[in-house]
Amino acid sequence: MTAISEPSDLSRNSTMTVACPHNASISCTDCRMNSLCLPIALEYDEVERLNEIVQRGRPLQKDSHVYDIADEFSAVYAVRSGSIKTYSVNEQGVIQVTGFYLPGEIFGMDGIAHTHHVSAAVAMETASICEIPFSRLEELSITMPSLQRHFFKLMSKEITSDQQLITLLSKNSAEERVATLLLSISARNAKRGLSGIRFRLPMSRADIGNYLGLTVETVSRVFSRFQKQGLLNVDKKEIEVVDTLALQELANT
Amino acid sequence: MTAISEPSDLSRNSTMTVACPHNASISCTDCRMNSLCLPIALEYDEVERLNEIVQRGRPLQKDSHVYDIADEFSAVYAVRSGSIKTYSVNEQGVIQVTGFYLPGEIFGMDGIAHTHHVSAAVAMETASICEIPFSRLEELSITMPSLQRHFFKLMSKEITSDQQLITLLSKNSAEERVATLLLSISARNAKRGLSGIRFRLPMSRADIGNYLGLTVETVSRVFSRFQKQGLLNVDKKEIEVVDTLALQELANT
DNA sequence: AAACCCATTTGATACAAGTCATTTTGAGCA
DNA sequence: TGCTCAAAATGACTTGTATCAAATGGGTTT
Repeated sequence: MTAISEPSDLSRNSTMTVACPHNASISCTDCRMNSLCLPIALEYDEVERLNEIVQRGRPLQKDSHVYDIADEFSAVYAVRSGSIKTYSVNEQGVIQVTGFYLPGEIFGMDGIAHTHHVSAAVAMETASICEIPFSRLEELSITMPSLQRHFFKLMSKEITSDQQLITLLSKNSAEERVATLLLSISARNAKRGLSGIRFRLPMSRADIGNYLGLTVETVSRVFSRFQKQGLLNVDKKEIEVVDTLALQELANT
Repeated sequence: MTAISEPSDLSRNSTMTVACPHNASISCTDCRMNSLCLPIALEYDEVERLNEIVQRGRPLQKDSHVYDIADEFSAVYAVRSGSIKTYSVNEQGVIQVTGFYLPGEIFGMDGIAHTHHVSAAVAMETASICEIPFSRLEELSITMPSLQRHFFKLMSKEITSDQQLITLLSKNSAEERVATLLLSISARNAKRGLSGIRFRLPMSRADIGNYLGLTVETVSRVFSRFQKQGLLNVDKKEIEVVDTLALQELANT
């Protein structure tokens, strides 16, 4: 493990329940992600009620599914540790990676419109997640307007972030797309109290390419070019952002 | 006006309130779109309560805004007649058309996450819309679980349709993108009881190109090619689908 | 430590779509 | 009837990214 590793790997041998993010018994109240996750809009006693419906399972191994396409839809999920990717498969079997989710982020909301999932979610590395049964969430929302509102907002945010991706795919070059993704990961790491400068990408080059509408080769070439231009230091999945400003200018072109 | 005109132009001189889709005083109960729109999931008396909060304005002229970027968010909207396009503008001023909305369809949901709109909506032709104040809708949802559920579903559908567009932009060629859009418009017209074979595109070639991540020239060339190959008859915005099957095969490639 | 696997990188070439320039078409209007 | 203007179509040329092919390198198994 390098110095840029995920926090989830640092406290593995701790005996304190609260300190271990893979621990299944931690409550929403004590979860270190609660400032990023569903509880953010809630009062203390409301968090307690939310906590009661949240189900926490054992950690997921890399490449194992949270849910698969055509599974019955029953819940939405929050990442507690590790990272998740979601993807859809169209009629012709073409896979589209639709999102990368880091601790504190919610996924699985596309299933709400249907009785069954139209996408799949898999762990990109060892991960633990919270499952929030949707029918219970609906009931709770009715007695807790702030939760209903927050959940509306979450879905709306998903819509606007999808639309940003649409613009990225529709209007930007390969370099601009990669720069934008790197800055997004960087910012989300920073939000979680980690470094936005040095971090480990949880996903493969193939995943990045699929997500950004590029081939693996193009993604690899862009990384090499960025390194050559002194914007990044790249060592496989370890990234060090050297020239944030230049990267931002690229992303904003 | 040709034979392929919108129904909104056919009944203009009718004296019956119910028959004129531009008429502002029509209720949800009587609206011919209610089987496609919000009331679909509701009981009769629930539709009445929804009807009470819906505000109907005078018809909008072509190119006039329903809302503009940075306008305060206060409502979501349903198209009653005509057609609406939505677009966003990023920091660099790049415009991305994010959707085309036909009668019975709901738009404006991306504003929920923010206090102000992050996109704009304009009429592509004379249109009338229903405004549904969001705070009233939230209140109503709390006492009407079927409405809450339906609205969750609507937002989730918006997410999945955005993700389909992401796949289209990320994985498909110019011809495949155009074919897919044409079939989408066709299917939505058919759903509204109009012809899925002969119809008028409400949007310009530039709008189509912007939406699909293509230049105007490419869109124009694809239309010409489709015509030459006997898939379509194109006369400016009037479209006749000649070979639906071939078009579907293209879209599903 | 050899053998293998798989992700990643790098290079050479092809092609789909973009860019730039020009023409055609049609609608609105004097 | 002809003028103006914008949308759309067409043609010639360029280019960014895909494709195909091969090399590199790290990790795991035997």
